[in-house]
Amino acid sequence: MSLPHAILGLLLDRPMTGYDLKLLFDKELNSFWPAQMSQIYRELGNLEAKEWVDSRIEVQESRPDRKVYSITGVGKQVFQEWMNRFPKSLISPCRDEFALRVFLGGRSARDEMQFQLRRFIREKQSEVATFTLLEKNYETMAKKNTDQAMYRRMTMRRSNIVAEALILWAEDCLEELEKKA
Amino acid sequence: MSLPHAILGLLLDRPMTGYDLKLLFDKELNSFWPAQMSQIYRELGNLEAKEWVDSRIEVQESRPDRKVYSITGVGKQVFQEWMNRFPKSLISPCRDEFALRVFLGGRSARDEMQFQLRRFIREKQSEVATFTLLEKNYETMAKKNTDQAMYRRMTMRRSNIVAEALILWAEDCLEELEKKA
DNA sequence: ATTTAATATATGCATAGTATAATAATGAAT
DNA sequence: ATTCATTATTATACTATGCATATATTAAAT
Repeated sequence: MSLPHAILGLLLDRPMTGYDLKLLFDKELNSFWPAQMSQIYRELGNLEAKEWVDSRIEVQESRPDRKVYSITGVGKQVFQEWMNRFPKSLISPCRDEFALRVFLGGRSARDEMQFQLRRFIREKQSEVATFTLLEKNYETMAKKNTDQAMYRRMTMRRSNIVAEALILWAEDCLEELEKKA
Repeated sequence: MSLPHAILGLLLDRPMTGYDLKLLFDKELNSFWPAQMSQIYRELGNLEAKEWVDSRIEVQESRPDRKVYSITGVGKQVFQEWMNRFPKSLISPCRDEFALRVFLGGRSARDEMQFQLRRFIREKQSEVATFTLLEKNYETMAKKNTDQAMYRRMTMRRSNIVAEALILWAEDCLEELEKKA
């Protein structure tokens, strides 16, 4: 139920096409709210039908025309209402296949689990590198003292510390498995 | 695509009803693979149609009859194949509404965000308490030196350290907001 | 007296998410 | 020469998930 509100929140900054939004989602929201192209375009259609956004066509010569979406007055209201009403529980369900595989890991060979844990660490390390860059970007922006940059930096920090905690966890697991061998 | 394999993996331990499975999911898998009743029963139906599990009815007098599912030979093979083939990426997409709300937090009043961060910390602390209990249970079981208990303890540890990292993060955010006020 | 909790299974509907491809033009790389 | 990458939108089909509800019985709690 949050994708429409995420899109409304992003359109508050500036009018954007579905393509623009997809780039933003991939770059900055991916670690806590990934969205597919098809989802974004469908949702923009829904939002326009509800008149929470409207659109104008920008003609281009060499490229397909751009359909630029803007948030409407009603859209702003709907977004603000959502922002003011937090859910009863702040814990979101999360499905993590790697965690499931570790849980069921007794059915796998130990050296296979060690191999996969090392792979997991490498993937998380590359995440940390990405998050750190984004965090620094927002740090620079935050010097202008806007709350927005501060909150976005906090979110990147969140993704970062979770990834770092998982690296430490995986390293602990590896150590235990190596001790057993 | 992992729910069927999660169920197969759990049925390797012992035959279970849909109800038994739901209790197990809620108690031990909830933090990394939550599942609804309706999902479990539907999936058991699918698995039985594929003959990866079979079932027998246990008649009860005072309660509705139990339909006890067991994993078949084919089911064991399918599970083992899944266990041996890890996905290309070990990072699962995760949607977290609270993180999204912080990201969009510039549109909210600071004291509201502080209130919600405090609420978030309390919820995470209660998670930590739950995970710690489960972790200790598995620690006791792990003394019998079975790999299964070790891996399950590792998974609980994972949920625990993520929750603890998020508490520290939220406390940092709170501090920064308080400094600004 | 009535509601709620626990045990037990199952279905229907709506929402959400994934996968893929069609269409269209350009420029860069192989 | 052909494939791939980028910019840009849309459609379709499929899978997964969530929420509510129906059925049935017993026992405990209000």
